[in-house]
Amino acid sequence: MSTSRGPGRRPGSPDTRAAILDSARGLFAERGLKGTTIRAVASEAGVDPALVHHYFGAKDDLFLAALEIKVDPRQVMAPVIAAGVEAAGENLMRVVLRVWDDPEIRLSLLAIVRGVFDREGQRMVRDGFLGIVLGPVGRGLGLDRADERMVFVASQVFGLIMLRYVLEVEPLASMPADLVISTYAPTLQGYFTDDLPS
Amino acid sequence: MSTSRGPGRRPGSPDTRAAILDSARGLFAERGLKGTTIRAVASEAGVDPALVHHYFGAKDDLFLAALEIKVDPRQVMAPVIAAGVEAAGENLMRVVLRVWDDPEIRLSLLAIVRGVFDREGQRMVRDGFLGIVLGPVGRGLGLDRADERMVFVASQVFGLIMLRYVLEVEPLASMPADLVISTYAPTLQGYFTDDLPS
DNA sequence: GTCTATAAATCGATAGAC
DNA sequence: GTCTATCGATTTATAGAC
Repeated sequence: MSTSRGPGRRPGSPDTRAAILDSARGLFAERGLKGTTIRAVASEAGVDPALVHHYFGAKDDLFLAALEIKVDPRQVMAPVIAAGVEAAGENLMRVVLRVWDDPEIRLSLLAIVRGVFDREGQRMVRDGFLGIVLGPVGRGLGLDRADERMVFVASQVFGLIMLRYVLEVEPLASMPADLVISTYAPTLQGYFTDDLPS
Repeated sequence: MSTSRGPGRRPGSPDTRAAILDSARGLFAERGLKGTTIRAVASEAGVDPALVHHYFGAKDDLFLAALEIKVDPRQVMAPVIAAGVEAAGENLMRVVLRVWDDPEIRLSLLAIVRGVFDREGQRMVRDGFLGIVLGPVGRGLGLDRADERMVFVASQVFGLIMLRYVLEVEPLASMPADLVISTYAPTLQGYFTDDLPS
C-alpha cells in the first residue's frame, strides 16, 4: 500500500512490523516489561529476534511503541465535563467501560498498568492517569476540594479496573457492562457531589 | 544469644540473617520479584551475595520468606464479622487502615501486591485476598448475593490501597486515617447493605 | 528485508578456601 | 559463619553475510 515509488524505501514490511508490534503488546500486557523478552516477542510473531531491534531499536523503545493508544484521553473526557456534575458518575463510568471493553485499546492500557510496577512507571500513572485524564475533569466540573474528590473517584475506578480487567476476578469480570455501570455510578456520584467529611 | 551450647550450631548469625531478610523485604516491596537481584539484596544488607543463598536457598525461597506476615487474616477479620452487617463498612475500613499503617506489616503486603504482577501471583491475590480475607466476611455476615457484594467491596479497598500505599498519590497518601475511614466507610456500607441493581 | 553469528553484560547458583 | 572465585545460563544488542 506504499503511495510513493521514489527512492528511500519505507522501513520494514508492514505485515512483519505489525506482527511484531501486536506480539509485543500482548506479551507486555500479560507479563510486563521485565517479564517479556525480545526472543519471546520474535518467537510469537514468527520472526527472528534481530528483526525486532531492526524495526524498533532497543527494548524500551519497543515498549513505548506498544503503549501508543488510539484514543485521545482529553477528547474522551470532554463529553463527561460538558454534561455537568449532576450525571458525572454515570457518564464517567460509561466512558471507562467503553474504552476498556475495546479489546484493542485494552491491550495497550494493560501494558501501561503492568508497566507501572516495572519501570519508574509510577509517575506515568500518577501524572498521566490522574493529571491528564481525571485532573481536567475535576477542574472542568468546578468541584470544591477537587483534588480530594478526584482521588476518591480514581481509587474506585482503578480498583474496578484491576479486579475486572487485570486480575479478572469473578463475577466482576463476566458481569454485563450495564450492571457494572449502574453499580458503581452512585459511588462515583457520591464522591463528586456528596458532602465530604472534615 | 544462643541458648544451646551443644553440637549443631544454629544456622546463621541472627543479625546477618535479619539484615538480609529486611533488605529483601524492602527491595521486593519496591521493585517486585523480577526487579530485585540477589546481588542488590546482599549489597544493601552489606554482605556477600553467596550468603543470601547460604541462608535462604534459592531466590524464590527468599521471596516466600519475605512474604511472611505477622498477622493472621482470619483473626483480624473475626471482629468485623462479629460486629454485624450494620457497621461492617466502618469496621472493615478500620481494620484495613490499622494493618496497612503498620510499617512492618506494610512491607510484606507491598511485596505481595508487587508479586502479583511477576509470578502467577494473580492466584495469590485472587484466592488469597478474596478467598481467605474477604470471602469469609461475606458469608459470615449472611449477605445475599455475597459474591457480588464482596467483589464490589474488594474493588474499592484494593483501589484505595493502590493509590494510598503503592502509588502514593496525594492528597490520599498523607491523609489522616480517620478522614480516610469516614470517606470510604459509607461506600463499603452501601455495597454491604444497599439494594443491588438487577 | 531477513537471518547467522557473536559480542557484552548480568544474573542465579555452586564449590571450596579461610 | 563469611567470603573469593567461577560456572553456566539468559538476555540485550550489534555486525555483517545473503
